[in-house]
Amino acid sequence: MPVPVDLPVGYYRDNFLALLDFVREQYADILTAEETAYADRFIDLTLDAQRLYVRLVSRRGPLFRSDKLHYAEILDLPSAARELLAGNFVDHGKDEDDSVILALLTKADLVALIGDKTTAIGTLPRSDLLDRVNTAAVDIRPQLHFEIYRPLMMEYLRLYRLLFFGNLSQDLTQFVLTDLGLLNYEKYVISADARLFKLREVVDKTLLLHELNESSHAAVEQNDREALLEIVALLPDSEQETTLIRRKNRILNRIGRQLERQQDYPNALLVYAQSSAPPARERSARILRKLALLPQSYALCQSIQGDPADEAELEFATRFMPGLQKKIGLEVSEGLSPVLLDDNNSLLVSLPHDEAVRVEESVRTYYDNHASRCYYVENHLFLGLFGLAFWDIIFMSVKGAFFNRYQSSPTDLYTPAFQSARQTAITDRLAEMKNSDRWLDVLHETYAEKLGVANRFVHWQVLSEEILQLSLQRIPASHLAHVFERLLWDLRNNRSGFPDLVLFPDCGSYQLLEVKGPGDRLQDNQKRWIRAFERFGIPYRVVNVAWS
DNA sequence: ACGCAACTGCTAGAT
DNA sequence: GTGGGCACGG
DNA sequence: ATCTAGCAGTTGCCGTGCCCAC
Ligand SMILES: [Mn+2]
Ligand SMILES: [Mn+2]
Repeated sequence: MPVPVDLPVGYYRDNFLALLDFVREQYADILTAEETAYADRFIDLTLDAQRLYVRLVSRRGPLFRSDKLHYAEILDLPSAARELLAGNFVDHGKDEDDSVILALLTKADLVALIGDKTTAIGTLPRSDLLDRVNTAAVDIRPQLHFEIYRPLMMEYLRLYRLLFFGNLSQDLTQFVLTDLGLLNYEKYVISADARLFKLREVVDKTLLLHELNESSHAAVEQNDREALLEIVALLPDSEQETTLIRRKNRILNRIGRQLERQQDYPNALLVYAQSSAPPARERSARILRKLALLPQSYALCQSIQGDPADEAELEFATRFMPGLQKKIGLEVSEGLSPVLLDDNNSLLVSLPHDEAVRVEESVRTYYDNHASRCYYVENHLFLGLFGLAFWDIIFMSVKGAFFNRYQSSPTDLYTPAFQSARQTAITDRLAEMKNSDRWLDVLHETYAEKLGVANRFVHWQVLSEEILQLSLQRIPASHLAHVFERLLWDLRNNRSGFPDLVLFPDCGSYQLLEVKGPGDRLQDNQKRWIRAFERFGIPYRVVNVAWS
């Protein structure tokens, strides 16, 4: 798949320009004058200056030393730097602390800076040298034999990146990896007016939530209660925007959990109350029980039962309520029915223990013998088959679903809109699977044609041709259709929990195997799929391993 | 895809 | 010397 | 003694070269 490609000289600047152009074209109406000027002023720079700026903003920084910058394609780097300094694209980072400056220095630089010729300090660890510089309290800057460059206006670039990619986790390397053939994206239709954001307000709130998300991580790590509560106060109203609400809920749940760890239960409850996503209600119910507020905890469980966010939340309530009922003195309801393991659906195998080999792999080798083929596929088998069988529907031209070249799925994938916007196509495909074999031919064609193309559900390195052929021969279409229906019913939650291995005996048929080593046990999502397999008549076994 | 999955190993509490 | 950690760049 | 639930901790193109610690 990866074919060596020579990228044109200065390719990174072309990519940067493509990003700027896209954003200026699509989003002119919601950019401020300064934000538009950022792109305009960049384009007015000389070629060398443009290249140097893009080189710098693509790197970690935030400070760079002039003597370490060497780029063959930048002919006159010093004058490019002067141009960037004059245009305020770069400064000298004068307001940076000495500690940040010192981080730029190598040990040899530090030794030279200390200039102590009487003792051999070259062998001291770096931290000791830093201590000596700090205690000496000298003015470091005048002694540096290089200039410091700090790229500026990164917040504009951040905005442009968000508008281009729709997220902040992708960056300019996407372009390179695609050009090199390391990443290969589907050629879906991007409509001319494609844009993720309609309102500037939503863009700003997205950026804000991003920052608060980062600071919430920091505050959790530092166990800083005041900071956590401050973040909660800064969270923006998110009204109808489901992605904003989701991000906000995630922050709230993270903060609530940390407040729990600090045993600040009143605040944890207040924070969870603002979150509309699991596990906020579950955590609240647990806190309330811990505080002996049993009726309140019970009422929360009832509200979960009345309107569960997903199966997991409902299962929690079902499992949690009997204990409360007993303590309160209510009639005790039926708990969660356990997944019963017996000789029909589980077995014990004794295997030699090898630290270096995962237990799933040991079991796979055990079954992959003269009488059967066995593969370690976990979620990838059924998700992959789903991604292939529904390829055209996943990448169907739906308004607003695709807005740049670098998506492995439509934007609405995990929202109810995914189903509703493609309802007839989905229903037809599921019906076709029950009535004819045409979908099978198409699936094989899709596999051959799309091999290596990014699709959220298809992990090409796992789903080999061999596994695909066997799966489609052995797994009845009705089984696949049942699995796909349950997947579609809640894509976000049901995409995990599939068994570790798939077994294809040479005599025919197939069986799913969930491996459990000593001390491991079925997880809730694995149990949900196992219950579904029972309903669908899909053959599975739990393989318990004992070390021999 | 703005952390997730999946897994492991530990502790506390229930039986 | 050399091995680990990690930033860089195609 | 044996069990279960809960919780915390771990890893994600890949080759090359720099820097540091040993
Ligand atoms: Mn597994
Ligand atoms: Mn397993």
